[in-house]
Amino acid sequence: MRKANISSPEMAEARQQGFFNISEASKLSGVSSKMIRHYEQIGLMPEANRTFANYRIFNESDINTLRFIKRSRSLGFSMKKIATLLDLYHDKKRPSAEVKRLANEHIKELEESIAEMQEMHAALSNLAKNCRGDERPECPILEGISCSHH
Amino acid sequence: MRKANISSPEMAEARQQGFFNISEASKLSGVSSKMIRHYEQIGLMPEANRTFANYRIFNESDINTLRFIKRSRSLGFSMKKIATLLDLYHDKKRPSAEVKRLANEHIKELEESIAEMQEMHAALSNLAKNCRGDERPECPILEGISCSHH
DNA sequence: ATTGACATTACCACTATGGGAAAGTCTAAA
DNA sequence: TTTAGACTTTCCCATAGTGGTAATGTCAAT
Repeated sequence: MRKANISSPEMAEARQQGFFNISEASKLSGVSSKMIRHYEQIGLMPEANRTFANYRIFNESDINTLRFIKRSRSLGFSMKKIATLLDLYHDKKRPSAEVKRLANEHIKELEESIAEMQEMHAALSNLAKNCRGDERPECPILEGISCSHH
Repeated sequence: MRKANISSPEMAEARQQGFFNISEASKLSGVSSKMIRHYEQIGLMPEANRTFANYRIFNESDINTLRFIKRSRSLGFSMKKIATLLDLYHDKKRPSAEVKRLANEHIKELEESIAEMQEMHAALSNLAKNCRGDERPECPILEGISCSHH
């Protein structure tokens, strides 16, 4: 798209000023390069600065944001909630009540998903425990799934 | 696309022969019309018979298949596993061991998901329990997410 | 100057479900 | 019989989060 308007490498220079390229940022944050770009695209990350050659460069603060996203994901937060969490994180005058409300909402969703999966687990275990699991075709699992006594 | 080659309604006729149109099939099976078409498209359902006007018609056996899919979904099985389950269901010489293996595999996956979500739940609850949730900005939740002591 | 490792964008894929538009069909009432 | 409203068809798009690939350009080191 855009030709570099200086021909000498400038990534080295950026690095000396404390910047990282995308694969360094990836290693430091644990977020894949692919996802870093994606997070920028959906507005979760600010648009990264670029070298003249159009390479993204990241600073410490960007790395922290990526780590924040990474940890939020590992807690199961959706991207939308993470966007809100990041806004709250950057707002030094936030009321902690808002963060807590968001967290509690997510905790509730986790509980609902867990309960749902536990129901599935119980129902299926129940069907499976009576299945002999041999070479014969009789199968309480299939009967349980197909018959209407559900 | 195709013009009906008889002009009188024939859905009524089909109904008298024990067939259902898609919305009847939907009501009887609990699967949305949209998903019935989708299941047919991905090969989970056999291609439905059609009236001359190109409307799908379903018989009792189709309804049973739809219910089978519906119940399998409610147990959390993926479409791929459901396809296999359906094959086994229709194979009257299946070894029940195969069904049981599939079920146990899914049970294991459920257990893994549940464990994962329980970890999220525990970690987040832990962070949330120390958050006062008032108008002040101090927030152990945000600190926990942003700080590296993870 | 060349080469291999990396960056960029622009696509497509997945899972399962739903929404909507445009065109055609059915059913019931006027 | 005509007409209105409900329904059907196909086709495309969207969701959430992640990954893959391909074409093109750049960096780093030989």
